[in-house]
Amino acid sequence: MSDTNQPANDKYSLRSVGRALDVLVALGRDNAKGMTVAEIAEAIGVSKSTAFSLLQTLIAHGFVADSRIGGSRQYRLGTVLIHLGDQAASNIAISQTAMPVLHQLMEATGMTARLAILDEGYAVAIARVDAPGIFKLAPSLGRRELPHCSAVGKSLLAHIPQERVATLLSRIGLPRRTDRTITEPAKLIEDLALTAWRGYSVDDEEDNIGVLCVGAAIYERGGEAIAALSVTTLKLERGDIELAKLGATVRAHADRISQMIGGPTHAALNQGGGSR
Amino acid sequence: MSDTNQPANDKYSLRSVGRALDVLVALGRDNAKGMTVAEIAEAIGVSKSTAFSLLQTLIAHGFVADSRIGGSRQYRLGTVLIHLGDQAASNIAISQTAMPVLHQLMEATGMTARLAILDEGYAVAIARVDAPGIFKLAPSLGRRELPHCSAVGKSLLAHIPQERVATLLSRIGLPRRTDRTITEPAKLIEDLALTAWRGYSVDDEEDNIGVLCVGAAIYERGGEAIAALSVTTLKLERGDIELAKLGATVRAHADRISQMIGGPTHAALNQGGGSR
DNA sequence: TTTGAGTGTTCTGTTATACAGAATTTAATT
DNA sequence: AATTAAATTCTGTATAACAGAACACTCAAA
Repeated sequence: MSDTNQPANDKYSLRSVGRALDVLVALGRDNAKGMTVAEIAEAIGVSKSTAFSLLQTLIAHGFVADSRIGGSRQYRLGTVLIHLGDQAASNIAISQTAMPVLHQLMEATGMTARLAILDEGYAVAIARVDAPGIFKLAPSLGRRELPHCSAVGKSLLAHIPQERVATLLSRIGLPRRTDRTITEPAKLIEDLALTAWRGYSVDDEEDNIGVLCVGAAIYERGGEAIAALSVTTLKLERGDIELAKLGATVRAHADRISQMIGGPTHAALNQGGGSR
Repeated sequence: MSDTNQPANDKYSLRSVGRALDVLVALGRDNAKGMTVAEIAEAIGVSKSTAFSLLQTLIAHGFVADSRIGGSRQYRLGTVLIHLGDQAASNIAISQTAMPVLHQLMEATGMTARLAILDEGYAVAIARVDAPGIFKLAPSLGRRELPHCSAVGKSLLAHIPQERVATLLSRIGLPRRTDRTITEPAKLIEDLALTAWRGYSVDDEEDNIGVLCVGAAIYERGGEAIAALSVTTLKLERGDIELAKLGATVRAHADRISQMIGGPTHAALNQGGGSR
């Protein structure tokens, strides 16, 4: 009776709807090859007939596409999701104003530029401009990334109240990703203070070995950090990186976006001693 | 006989799931300003309490984001949809029959696998399965690539009549891309003969420095090469590559697709002495 | 401060519905 | 033809989803 093996908040959660969304998430993981009814049933823990019903509903609404391969069937994400994803990304008002600046940043640095927001404590990239070159950053749009080991994440954390940071950390934790990942809260707080002071954050192989990121926060009218900008590069491709110079460049571009949306620049914030 | 094989298969449709998807579609329409519970209930034709339950479920899974604005609430599409849309987009316009094999080839070699066709004499990739890892091959889908310095291009050229090859070369030429690019027609003819003989082609830094590709042709019913398969890797990442073994693997996977579409394998073609 | 109008949220009984498992069909392989 | 292995359909039952009403907010005006 009192079987609550899920977070307490979803008292009003609908089981079949939750399962349907699980199907989409499962297909999002294994999208390349597609999945069969049996695989999906196994993945989300329901019977084949239930999975079948869920899929029929999703197909009827265009959220899932199916294709026969003889007697078997391959299910994968439908085109409606492309549209919704596009809408969701453009939903975040900043993405439109930021795109040109993102492009300028990419051209100025020659590195892949990304724009991210904080979602449920995680960093989520909502736009990207790839650097030219044959090898690209893995497509990470819309995926939740750990905030404590990414440049955008740290730029965002550096500008929110300490108690909220503490809350987030206790919920998400500081999982180790590489041997350079900051796993001690005190060390992270220190790094966030440094980030806030100089106006840019650095992720030097803290999330992926060989990958360097530099980020900076974007402020809205009230001085709150609502988004962050970053550049990413393979360290192997760039032996000589002047962090101070690169950080200043990223910060300057972030400031440009802040001004476009009526917010203060990093300099203005520091001058005013803006915290209250 | 008069079965309803029309898409409208609402016999197995789940009402609550359908309504949840309606909510997403409705939010996709009115995304800019966001919607309230009452507006959503009105839009999809359910009671406020039902709309509330649907939203709670969607929020719990990240498909919808909510934000308080005083006593009211704004509901918008969530970031999970950005991710799913990104994934769905990468699924479009792929050859269904080849995709599973492409995936197997990637798993067998650990390298990015691609499927390409010949279009107006150029090689054009129509599907791709990326190798795991943070850095990926640049998204080259649908872009015309020079046939004389790519693995897929050479595999395709090796199986078409010599006079057509000559025509193509005179039209496109053999532009130099790297210091290893084959720029002399006689040398290329030689390389194509070798490719046809062993059943796989090699592009060793002929198009991009540091990048190695191995390809093999796919045959349709009549024995004509209609497409080609290839794997791509950064040589830096893989010091020890046994070309003969890798070539055999690529060839075997190409043969599998050939068989799926009713065409001959490389072995069958060579046995029959099928060239004319 | 009080009132009222507009929200979002919780509660509850009832019916329809979503569910698992078994039965059936379909296609590919031998 | 026989044998898999998959998708699809069927069916009875428990229960989950539903609408409506009651409750709890927040904001603005009196």
